[in-house]
Amino acid sequence: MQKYSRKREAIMDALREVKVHPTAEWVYARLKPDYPDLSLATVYRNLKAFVDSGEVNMVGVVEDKARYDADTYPHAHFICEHCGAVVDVYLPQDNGINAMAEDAVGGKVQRQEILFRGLCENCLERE
Amino acid sequence: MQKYSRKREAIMDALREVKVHPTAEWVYARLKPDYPDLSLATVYRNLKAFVDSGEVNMVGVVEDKARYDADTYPHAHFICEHCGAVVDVYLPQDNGINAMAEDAVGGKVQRQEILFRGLCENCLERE
DNA sequence: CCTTTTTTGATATTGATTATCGTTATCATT
DNA sequence: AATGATAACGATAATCAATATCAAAAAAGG
Repeated sequence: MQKYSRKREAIMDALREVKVHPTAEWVYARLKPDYPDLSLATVYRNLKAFVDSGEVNMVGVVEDKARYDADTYPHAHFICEHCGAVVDVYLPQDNGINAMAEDAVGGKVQRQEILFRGLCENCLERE
Repeated sequence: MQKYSRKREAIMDALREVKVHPTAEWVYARLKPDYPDLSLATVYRNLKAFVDSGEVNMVGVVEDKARYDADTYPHAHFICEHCGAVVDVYLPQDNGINAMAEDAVGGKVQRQEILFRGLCENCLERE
């Protein structure tokens, strides 16, 4: 099994090197200088492929734009309603709420998403 | 005090009478027979107004369509990845995690969203 | 090299949601 | 009942992130 295309790897690298949980546009702008013939379609295409394969998670949609995270270790997120920042929140491991949800629904939980919305430290001070 | 328009109330009633967490289109289709001159714009407009005022929550986006919930009592949701169903999950009032998130971020949590994704009972059986 | 399979760039299109704008309904007050 | 101020409306155009399309370029695998 060999490596994949250079651009696909560059997209993954771009995701991994930052903690801002970028948008597709952000990734495109970040890589365009180094890959002048990169197309936005390629960014969307590969982000979707990564999400489908589980290598990347889509954290949520903030201001109509999807935000991505290459850190697949289970963790929650905080979204600032003022500036749109998305921040990692590592909570102590599993309280068994998955099992509770499965009991309540009768189905199988595959993924759990915990999201906090509010004001981040910076935006709180500027009020 | 001012009263609400008939259509606005019908939209709220439509939301309240079902547990499916409808889309805007669903509400429109549900009311159109009784309100033949109802416009889809009115549904979107009022749903947005309800969300802005806090009377209705937008649970999430499933298959690109926003899903609404008129039950403002805090609770989690389960989304079936197969059929798109959105189901209420009432977890025990467990609110240590807001404080944990605030500690981690240094900001103020205003809202907490817990979402489970997986397969519902029906879709699980049909596999 | 050569062939097959992937991936890509460019661009058109989709589709949910929002904005616009001229009209209509509502309601308290004449 | 008529008025006027304002809220709400219908119709439809605009927006914009995301997807589909397809011929061309790059990678894989001999």
